[in-house]
Amino acid sequence: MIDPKLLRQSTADVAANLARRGYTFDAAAYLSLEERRKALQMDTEHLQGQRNKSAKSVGKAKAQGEDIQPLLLAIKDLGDQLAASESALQEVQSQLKDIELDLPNLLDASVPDGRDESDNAEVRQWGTPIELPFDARDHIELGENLGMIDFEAASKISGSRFTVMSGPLARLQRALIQLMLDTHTDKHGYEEKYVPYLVHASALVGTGNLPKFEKDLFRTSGETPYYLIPTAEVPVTNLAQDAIFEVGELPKHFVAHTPCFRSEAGSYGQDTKGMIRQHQFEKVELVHFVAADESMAALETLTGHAEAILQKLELPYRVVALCAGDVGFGAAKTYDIEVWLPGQQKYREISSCSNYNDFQARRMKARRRNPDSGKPELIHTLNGSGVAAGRALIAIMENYQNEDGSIRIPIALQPYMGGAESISA
RNA sequence: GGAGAGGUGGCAGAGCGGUUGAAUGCACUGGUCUUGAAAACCAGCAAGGGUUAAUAGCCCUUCGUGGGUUCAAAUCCCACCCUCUCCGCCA
Repeated sequence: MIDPKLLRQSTADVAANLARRGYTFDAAAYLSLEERRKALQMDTEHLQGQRNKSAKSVGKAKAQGEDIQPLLLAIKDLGDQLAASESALQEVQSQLKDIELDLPNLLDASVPDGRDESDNAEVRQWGTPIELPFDARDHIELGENLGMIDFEAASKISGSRFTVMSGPLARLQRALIQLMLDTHTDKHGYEEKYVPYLVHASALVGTGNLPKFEKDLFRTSGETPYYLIPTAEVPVTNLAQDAIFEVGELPKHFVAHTPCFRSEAGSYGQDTKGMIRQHQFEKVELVHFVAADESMAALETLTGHAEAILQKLELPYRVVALCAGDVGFGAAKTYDIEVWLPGQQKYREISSCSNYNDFQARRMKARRRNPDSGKPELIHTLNGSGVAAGRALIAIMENYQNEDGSIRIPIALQPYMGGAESISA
């Protein structure tokens, strides 16, 4: 959520910033609503004050045994007026809230202009795309030839966009997760978290997934539904919900491995084959809670931690700064890390690292105690994949493939694979 | 699933329907005292919102959540949520 104060005081600036995303903000409609809110709120609070005063004087009079009737008569209409005023205010406030929850975050000034993916700016490249001396197979062909990926079995059980993996390949994914968790906890100083995979709607409102992106989520039936998490970002970031971190408690660095569930509604034509885009996938997620003035530096650090995984795996990648039109709803700035996939002859996203500044913190009331003023203030939240395990698995298969269809195991993963050096049929 | 108990400020824990945003204790902050510390004593100490140039004043809201009764609700009524204990079941 954007600071409501900023929104009403600098409406034009906010609108201009959002316009960079291609988002049109109806400032006039907002301002007229805001004007009504102000009038109604002042009225209502005035009436509430009157009620409080009169109730107290009634109490006092009664205590002294005086006649109460004249007092009651004097405020005969107050109750009705107050009720009317309160409900009108409530209505306007909920309309404003709807608008505010629907607004994307303000972009950081360093975000490059642009409309879509094609305008993203490459920041750096690591490694060089591998030239295989034979025609590269994609992970689908490789996996099926090995007999270790079975999309048909998955579709019997659950339909499209699911995968069954077997034997060494299933283990390789587990090894990847293990390596990532170990690296982030041992080398990068993160605290590991195990968190719920089912969450309340309120948690998703906190991170910005709701109310706007309901269709992307899986929801359980029942009176109070649960949602399956689309990313560990949701439960982990919500650890700060309603919290006030005392001086010295920040920064916090958390890492969690979870499955992620996405309905992928609206992505019907894309990546329909293979494991790139699934309803369920494994991911290791990094989350930072930091003071406001530290978040931009933290974004660089966090991105570096994600990159370190790909470097350990010796997978060529590049880092791109998402352009204004491509930055996600709640983010102020995002770096995507894209890994080279020989099977597609393309860089594909394997991690997305974002600074949300106070956008999520405001929604979930995540604060810290300012050491100077002693007053609570919103923290900044960041998160990034470190990295997506399913896609990392694909990258290893395609980059480490041999002509005979076997797959070499990166040195960093061999200890997690019982010392094995390759996977073959 | 059955039976019971309970949800109040950072924690513990009071609270006859009426100057209660809330006693008291602990913790915390500042001060006095002390060579220093402890102890003792004094003072301060919730969050959110509105108004405003203001982190100054003033005002409003908040005692699990949502409704209701009332001039007035932490206190009464209803529903829901959550926690704890015992029994049953279960990985």
